[in-house]
Amino acid sequence: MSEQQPPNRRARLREQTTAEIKATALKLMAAGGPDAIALRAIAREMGMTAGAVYSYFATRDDLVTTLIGDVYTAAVASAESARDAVSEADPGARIMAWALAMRGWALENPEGFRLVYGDPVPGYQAPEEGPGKEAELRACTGLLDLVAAAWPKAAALQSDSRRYEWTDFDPALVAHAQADFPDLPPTALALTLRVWGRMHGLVALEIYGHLRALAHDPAAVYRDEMDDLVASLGLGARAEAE
Amino acid sequence: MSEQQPPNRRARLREQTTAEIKATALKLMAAGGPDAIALRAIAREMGMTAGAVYSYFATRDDLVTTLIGDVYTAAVASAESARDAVSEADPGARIMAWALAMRGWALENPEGFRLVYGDPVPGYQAPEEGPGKEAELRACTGLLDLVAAAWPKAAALQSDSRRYEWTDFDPALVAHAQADFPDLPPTALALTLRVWGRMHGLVALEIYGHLRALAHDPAAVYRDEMDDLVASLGLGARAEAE
DNA sequence: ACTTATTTTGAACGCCGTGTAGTAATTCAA
DNA sequence: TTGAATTACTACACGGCGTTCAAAATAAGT
Repeated sequence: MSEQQPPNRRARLREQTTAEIKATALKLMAAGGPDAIALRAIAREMGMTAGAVYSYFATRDDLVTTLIGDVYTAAVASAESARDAVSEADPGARIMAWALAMRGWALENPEGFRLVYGDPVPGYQAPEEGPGKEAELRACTGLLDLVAAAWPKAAALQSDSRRYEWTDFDPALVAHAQADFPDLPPTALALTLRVWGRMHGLVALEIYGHLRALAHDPAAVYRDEMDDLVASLGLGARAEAE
Repeated sequence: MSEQQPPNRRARLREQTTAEIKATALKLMAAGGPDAIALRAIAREMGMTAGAVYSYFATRDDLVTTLIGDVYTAAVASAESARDAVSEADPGARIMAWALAMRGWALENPEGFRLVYGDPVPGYQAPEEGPGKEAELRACTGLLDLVAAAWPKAAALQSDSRRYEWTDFDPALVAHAQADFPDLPPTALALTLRVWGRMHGLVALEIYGHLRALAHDPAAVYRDEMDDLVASLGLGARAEAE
């Protein structure tokens, strides 16, 4: 009977309700796409009024922003753990693990992918800062780590076309790069973004249905592409392909 | 007697109104994103009632489908003409021209890009057939032509990991490939899709705002990536980069 | 028990897509 | 030319949406 919840049972309830709102929103999104994230539908599902939700999120876009942060963070975390399950001795396999984890997450959670990487929802404008940006930075630094591990071999294979400066890139990313990999040149950041784009392209096409009709086995195409990517970084990885 | 409007002035007016609806929809989309394509807003803009639009399009999704076809077709046409402005003697430059045209179109017309490649609009489900699919096929065959032109050199650089059959791919695409390039193996279709994904990835990230904060010059990164792509097809193209 | 802060309600406003019923205009046939 | 059929359109209604706001209900602090 006695209450061990210190001063604030209210804060506890609040957190609980907030979590329920987010969970309900994710459930609706999984069922009906990102557009199914409707405050009224959430409230109906939870047995409360639409207006009550405004005690927890100032606007629907705020809720969406929070969800993006959650979903993105979860995706990145799964990619990180997939990568960390592979020995650092095989950088190519680590890149492959990351790529396959990201694609796997996208396929299991296509609405989440649309939420994070697409037009999240009718009139949504992404905020400049917030948990979403943090997750995105985490994704980029994860890729940067992978590129950095491959850099000695990868550098020789890059065309030295354009010269980049540190100021060409996001300060937070640059800070991470310079702190962890002092010998890395700015070009490696450009390469990181290119790797990101390459991992993203086929998955985006697939999730949005542009690949389904054209190729019966998008997974094979994607693995080929990732094999080529790994090879282009000077890491001949083939063992984990089968 | 007067035969200039065959039998039907009505059909003429109809076509004209249809065009005006589409134009208004595109205008609204350019101004406020794909979600701004609202029948009521279009009707308001045109001085008629929302219900009247239903004489021209059975549903809003039908209108969106038509717009997707139009926009996609225009984009592909611009890529084709950019490609055709480059001599066939330089396949690498033709690929580069296609890629830069596509990115240029996306940047000039980001809402169109979202319409075609993203979640077009709240609860839209893409139809299996229609002008959109036709444009998509045209885009793929355009890429296939480019890959085919590079194939002799490109084939040697591909890892022979997975074996593809013709049945792995869309019949229409296969028909085009076999008709125009009898010596091309099925693997070339997989490579075509991979090239597509590679051209798409960075642009998608850029259009949806994931690149803007991280790199100040996405164009340079994209050109590097396309240089690498061209090189990976065995076509050392550098002339048109500067 | 009284005060204060927070949460929730319920109704409203203005959007949206979509139907339906009726009206006016056009086309076609006799 | 007249009558019937097709077409374009208006007006209105329905339900859903995000958002706001005053008032009521609930919890916390004193």
